[in-house]
Amino acid sequence: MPELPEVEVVRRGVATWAAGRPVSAVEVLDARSTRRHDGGAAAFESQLTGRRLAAPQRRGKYLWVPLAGRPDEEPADPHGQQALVVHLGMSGQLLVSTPSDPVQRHLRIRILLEDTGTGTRTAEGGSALELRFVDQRIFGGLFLDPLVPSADRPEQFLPASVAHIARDPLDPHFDPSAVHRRLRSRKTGLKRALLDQSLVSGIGNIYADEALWRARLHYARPTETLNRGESARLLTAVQDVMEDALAQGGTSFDALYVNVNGESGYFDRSLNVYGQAGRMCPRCAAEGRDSLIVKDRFMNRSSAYCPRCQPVPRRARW
DNA sequence: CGCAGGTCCTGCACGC
DNA sequence: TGCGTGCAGGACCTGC
Repeated sequence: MPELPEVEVVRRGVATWAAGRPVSAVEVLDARSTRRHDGGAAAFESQLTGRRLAAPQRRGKYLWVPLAGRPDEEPADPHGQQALVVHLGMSGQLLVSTPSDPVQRHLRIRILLEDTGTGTRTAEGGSALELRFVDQRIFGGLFLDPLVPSADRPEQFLPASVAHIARDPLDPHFDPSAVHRRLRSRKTGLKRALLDQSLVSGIGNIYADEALWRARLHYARPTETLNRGESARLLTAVQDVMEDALAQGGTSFDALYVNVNGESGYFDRSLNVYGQAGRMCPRCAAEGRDSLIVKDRFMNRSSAYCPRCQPVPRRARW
């Protein structure tokens, strides 16, 4: 479940169902899903077993769960503490199951969680749960990584491998004017910049197209020509579209994209341009004008936009 | 065959 | 010449 709202839905599910529980067993069924772990699958299994899951965190599309020691141990100092890092890639799911649930087709990693005595009882009477990583395309993965202080706020810790990821638009410390300055200093197309996770994180192909449409900006607009008002309008549009999607449980086109309980979100019904090629632009239609959404191939992927309210700039950067 | 929601690595061009 | 940076394109996967 790729973009920020979908990852946030998963984070909330992990916070509700899994946080606080100790890991009693780990099984990696496909080593490619732990390829980013130093030492590979066997090291991942042994290093995660016996640890306790703390409160899950997120930046952009990255999710991580800081690891404490055993429940009877003091919480570790964040210096040197490790986290379980999750990236869903294109097709990853993190599911909370009971150990006896039928095995999913693309199940790659299972993490057995002990009963803490305070959790919800399951139908079988026990309350052991299982965190399952299911991933068809194996672009995603799980790995352990040390927590390091963030560059701009040293009191805030994040996994070393996430340190290069910029703050996302729903982060309380997100700084739109800093993003505007960095956009102006780039020489590229606007959508390329939006998809660059080191500039602003959490945006993928769906929300990039939706935010550009809301801000009435074309994807090939040269970033160095943006004025403050346009940047502000665009970043507000990104925040709005993400909050709207979150309120509906995220965007799901099929069973590939679900929350930890396997349920789909509904935001696909609110999309204005993504996947809407050939249909009427809703804004133009409301204004009594007819304009059809078009889809371009670009960066080896598709970009949908309305040629009337998002005109191609005179000098475009593709 | 083309297409799918993401990231990472490589190689190139450029400036110091 | 060498190095660092920014940018573009391809690689990585499976299934419909």
